[in-house]
Amino acid sequence: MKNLVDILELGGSAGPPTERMLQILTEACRLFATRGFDGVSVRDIAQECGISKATLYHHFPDKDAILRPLVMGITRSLHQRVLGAIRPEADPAEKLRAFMMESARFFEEYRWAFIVSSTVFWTDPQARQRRQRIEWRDRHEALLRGILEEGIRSGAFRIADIGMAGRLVLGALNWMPKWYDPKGPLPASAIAEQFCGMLLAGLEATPGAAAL
Amino acid sequence: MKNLVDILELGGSAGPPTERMLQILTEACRLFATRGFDGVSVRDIAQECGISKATLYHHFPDKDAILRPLVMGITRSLHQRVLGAIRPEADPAEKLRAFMMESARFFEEYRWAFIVSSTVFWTDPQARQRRQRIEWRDRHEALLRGILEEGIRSGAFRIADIGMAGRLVLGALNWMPKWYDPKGPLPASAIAEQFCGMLLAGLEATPGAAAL
DNA sequence: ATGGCCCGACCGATCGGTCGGTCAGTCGAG
DNA sequence: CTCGACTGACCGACCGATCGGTCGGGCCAT
Repeated sequence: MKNLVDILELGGSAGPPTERMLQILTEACRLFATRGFDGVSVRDIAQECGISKATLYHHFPDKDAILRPLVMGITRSLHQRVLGAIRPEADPAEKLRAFMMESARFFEEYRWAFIVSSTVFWTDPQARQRRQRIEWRDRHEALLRGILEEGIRSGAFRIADIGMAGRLVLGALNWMPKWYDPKGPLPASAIAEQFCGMLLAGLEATPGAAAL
Repeated sequence: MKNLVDILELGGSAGPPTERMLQILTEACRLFATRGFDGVSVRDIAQECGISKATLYHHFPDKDAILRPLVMGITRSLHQRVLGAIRPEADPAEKLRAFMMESARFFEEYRWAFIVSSTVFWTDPQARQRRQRIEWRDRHEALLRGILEEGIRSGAFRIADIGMAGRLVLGALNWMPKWYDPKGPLPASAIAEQFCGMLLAGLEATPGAAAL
């Protein structure tokens, strides 16, 4: 996983995170992703970092403060990265392709954080920071919707329900963490490209080809 | 949610579950789905049922014994239901449609249990019963793969990678629980039908239509 | 000697699970 | 019919373990 420092969303007034804070966040992130937030104790995190629990609390006020920057940072960074990867002058199919491939690349780079964010997002009872997270997600979904709408207007896409098409695309991407194996033969971006190709062209052979 | 008794996988020698056991399983299932297995205490379940924790332990030997029949039952029942909904004489597209729609119908009927199963499946550290569950899942994936292969052989489908296509289909279905609203306008089966239509035909307009 | 980093020991709360015992119903012997 | 034995459902109280979090003090470079 690439350095978490690039995507973290620390508290507004705090400076850059120290090396120790970064280590704690990194280890905690991996543990949260594999065993869930409730399934990981603060002792586990401290042990994994080779420090005592008290020391961990010297760097973070509470357990939530470890989770928060991860979830917020991922939600925001994903959108910003994908947004930046879409060339405005590209045609809709190319934009959709960029959307999916950059999402997959992001997932591959920040795999643990991505998993943490996507699992916590839907189960977090905490209303705190939830609105802000939902804002970023809405912006992200709006970006995808915009691409689809543009495709419809230009005649490139033939879509009955934009919301449904968007959920189909996001479902394919968001489900990837469940089965993706980083040691597998294909990088995530190649998988996303295949997905995009199938989504655009459809699984069904064209009527002409069906006659073969 | 329909009666859980139809899908439960109780221990081999045990008789049919009593009314009380069914109540416990039903309430626990809903709680597990909304707050996760670790997020629900045995006290919570007992309280929701209006009984004491000791009474709950009179009916179940431990907390796992409440979760187990839910997860196993869903994994097995889903496959059997979908398998039964596919007419052998139908063409591949129709079979894929039946596969997706019946999956969605099953999800809608046993929504909480479905969510519990799909979340527990991937995070459960317990190796116990895991092999049996994976067997059913593999059979389920093989069923889908068989449909896709048949479509390729008959010329109905044009698919480069069957595994990828299968994951695309399952991703769309398995992601539904995250956003589906049972009070929404569309039943899950209608959504699955739309998904199937988009997957088969593709989002891209045919070259001819693109010229419009 | 002072402040940042770190620690062992400890806190109250809550976890999954167990304990002895109550109570209503059932059933067979007298 | 009645009475004791027995049973299954139920409960409050309790257990050791672990949870998130705190505290006072040690170490060490400035």
